[in-house]
Amino acid sequence: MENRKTTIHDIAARLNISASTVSRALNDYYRISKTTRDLIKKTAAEMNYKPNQLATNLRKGRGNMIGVIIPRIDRHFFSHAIAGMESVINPSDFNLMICQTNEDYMVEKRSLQALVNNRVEGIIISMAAGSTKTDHIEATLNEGIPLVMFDRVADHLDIDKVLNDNFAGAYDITTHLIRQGYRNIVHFSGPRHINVYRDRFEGYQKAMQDAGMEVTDSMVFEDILTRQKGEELAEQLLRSGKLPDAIFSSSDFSALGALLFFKSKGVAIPRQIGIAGFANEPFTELTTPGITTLEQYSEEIGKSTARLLIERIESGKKEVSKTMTFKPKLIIRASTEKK
Amino acid sequence: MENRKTTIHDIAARLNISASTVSRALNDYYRISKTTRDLIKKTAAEMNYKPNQLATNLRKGRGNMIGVIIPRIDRHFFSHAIAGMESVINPSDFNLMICQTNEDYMVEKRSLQALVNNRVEGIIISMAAGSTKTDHIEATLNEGIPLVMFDRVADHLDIDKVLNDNFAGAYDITTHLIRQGYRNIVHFSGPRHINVYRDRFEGYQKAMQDAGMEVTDSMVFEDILTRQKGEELAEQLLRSGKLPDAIFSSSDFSALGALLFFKSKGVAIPRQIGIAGFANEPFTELTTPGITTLEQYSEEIGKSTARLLIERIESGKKEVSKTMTFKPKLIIRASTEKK
DNA sequence: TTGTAGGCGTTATCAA
DNA sequence: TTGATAACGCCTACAA
Repeated sequence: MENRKTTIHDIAARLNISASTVSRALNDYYRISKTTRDLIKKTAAEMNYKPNQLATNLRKGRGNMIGVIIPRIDRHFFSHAIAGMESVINPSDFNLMICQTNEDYMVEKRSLQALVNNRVEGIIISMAAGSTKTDHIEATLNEGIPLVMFDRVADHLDIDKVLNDNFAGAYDITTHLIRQGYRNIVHFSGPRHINVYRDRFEGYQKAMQDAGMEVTDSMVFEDILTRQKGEELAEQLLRSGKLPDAIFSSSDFSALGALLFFKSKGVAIPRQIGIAGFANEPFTELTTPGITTLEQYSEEIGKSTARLLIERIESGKKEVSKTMTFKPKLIIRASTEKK
Repeated sequence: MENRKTTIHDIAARLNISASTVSRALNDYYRISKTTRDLIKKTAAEMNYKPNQLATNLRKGRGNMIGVIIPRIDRHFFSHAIAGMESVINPSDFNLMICQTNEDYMVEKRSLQALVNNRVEGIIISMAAGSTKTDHIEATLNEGIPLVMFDRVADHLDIDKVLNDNFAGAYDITTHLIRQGYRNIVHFSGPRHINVYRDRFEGYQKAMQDAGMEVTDSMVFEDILTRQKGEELAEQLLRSGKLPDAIFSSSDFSALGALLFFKSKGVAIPRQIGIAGFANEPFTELTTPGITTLEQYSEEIGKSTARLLIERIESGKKEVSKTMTFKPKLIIRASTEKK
C-alpha cells in the first residue's frame, strides 16, 4: 500500500545517473550500453516501478486508448461485435474505452465529449436510436480524430463504415417468403430514420415489387422491435380479422413475440402464417418451429471495424473513406416452410 | 481538422490574462468575477477549447477511469453485469475501460498491468478460468488501487466481493429434482478451481446428502460447460446403458446440448430424464420442454459491484471488506416436471 | 554513451 | 480577484 509511486527520477537518484538515461533504458533506446540498461531494468523492477501512462501520453501528444460508443452492451449483436474488436485491438496494445448510450442522444453526445477530452486515438460508434441529428459526430470529426461507424451509421457522412447489407438481407428473406407461396406479407419495422431499419424496409419493398406486389402503408408497422411489441401487434392482427399470411420482422424479438402469441392461440405456423426475423439470435434455432432469419456476422463486423480504425490511425487518415458491407446469410427454418 | 488544440494558454493570450485565471473560470472556482468568468467561457467555446483530461489527471494525480476485467464480453451474464455497472458509473463521470481475458491468465495479468499503468481509479474483476494463481491480483492490490471482485472471485483474498450464492442455488435446484422424484441425479460441472463451479458442486452434493443419497465420483463430470460438451456427454451416457434419471448442469448451455441430444434420440424429457441448468439464459424458456434453471440477477450484481467500488474510491478504502451475495431464484419449467 | 534543459496542459500555492 | 511559478512524470533535442 505505498502511496507515492516510483518515478524514473527515483531510479536515477538511486543509481546516480540521469533520468533521461533511465527513460532510454526502459524504452530500449538504441544507443545505450547493455550493462547500464540491464542495471536500470533490474533496479526498476526492484523498486516496483510502473510507467505512468498518463504522463507518457501527455508528453507524446497521443494516447493508447480507443473509444467505442454503442447503444447497449447487453445486446447480442453489440457484445459480439465488441468481442470481435477486442480480438483485433488487444494484440496492438491499444485499450478500449466503452460507452453505452442507452439509445439516448444526449448520452451519446456526452460520451463523445469524454472521449475527445481523454484524447483517445480513435473512435468507433454505432448510433443511438435517439440520435436524429449528427452534429455531435461532425464536431468530433472536426477535431481530426479518426472515427469509424458500424451498423447504425449516418449515410451522409463521408467516413469509414462497416455494416450489414440490410437491403440485400431483407430482399433475400422476403423473396424466400414469396417463393414459399406467401402472398400477403407484412413487415415489422423499427424507427426508419435509422439506416438499418430503413434499408430492411426497402429490401422488403423491392422484393415485393419485383414479384409484382404492391406494399401499402397498412402492411408496414413501425417501431415493432421487442418481444412485447411483437405480441401486441400479433394480437391486434388476429383480432382485426384480416390476418396476413406471413410476417417479415426486422427483429427476431418481435418475430418471437408474434410466434409465441399465434402458437398460444392455435394459429398454425408456418401453414396459416409464416414468420421470419432478422439477426439469428440464439433462440431462433430453439423455438418450435425454428424461426427463419438472417445471420449478421457480428464478430466479423467488429473485427473489420477495428481493423479499419487502426489503419486510419496508423496511416494518418488521408485516403478516401471506405464502406465495408457484409451480406447477411439466409437461415431457413421451419417457421416459413409452407411448401 | 485542426491539429494543435487550443489550450488555456491560448485563451489567456487572447484575453490578455493569465492561464490560471482561465483555469479557475473554467472550473467554476469560487472567487472570480462573474464578468471575467463569463467572458472566458464564451471565448473558450468560440475557440473550441477541449480540456485535456490527460493533463488534468496527471496534475491531479488521479484519473477518471475505472477498469473492468472479465473473461468474455459476449456472455449473457457478463454483458448484462457490465450494463448494470454502466448504469451506476455513468452518472458519476467516471469512464469504464473494459478488458476481456478470453479466460487466459497471461492476458489477465497484462490487462491488470495496463490498468495500473493508466492509473485507473479502481478495478473490477471477474477471474479467467486460466487464472489458477492470484499473484497478479495481489500485486495490483499492493499498488493500493481499490479493487472489487465479482462472480469469479478469489476466496482467500480479503477484499470486496459480489457474487451469486451458488451453493444455495445449486442446493435449491437439486432439492427440487429430488422432490420431483428423481433419484439418480448426475452433475455437469465446470473447472472446480473456480469458486462458481465448486460451490455449485457442493450445493448439489449437500442436497443429495441431506436427502440421504451419496454422491460418487462417477456422478460428477468436470468441464462440461458448452452445448457441444453437453451433447457429447449425453451421447456417452446413453451409450453406456446406465442413463441417470436427472441431470443438474452448472451451465444452461450443456443442459441444452443434453436436452437436444436426448430429444433427437427419443429419450423422454422430463419423464425418462429430468434436466436442470444454471443461469436462466434466454433460450431456456423457449426450448421444448422449457429448461428449469436459476436466475442470476446479472444486472443487479453489476450495479452492486460498481457501487461498492465507488464507495471504496470515495471513502479512501479504509473499512473492513464486504461480501455481497445474491441468492439465485429457482425457475421451474417443464424439463423437470416429473410429477 | 550519457547528461541538461525544456515542455506536454493543467492546477495548486503563494504572493500581489 | 488575479498573476507568477512550480510541479505532476515523462520524453527528446541538443550538447557534451
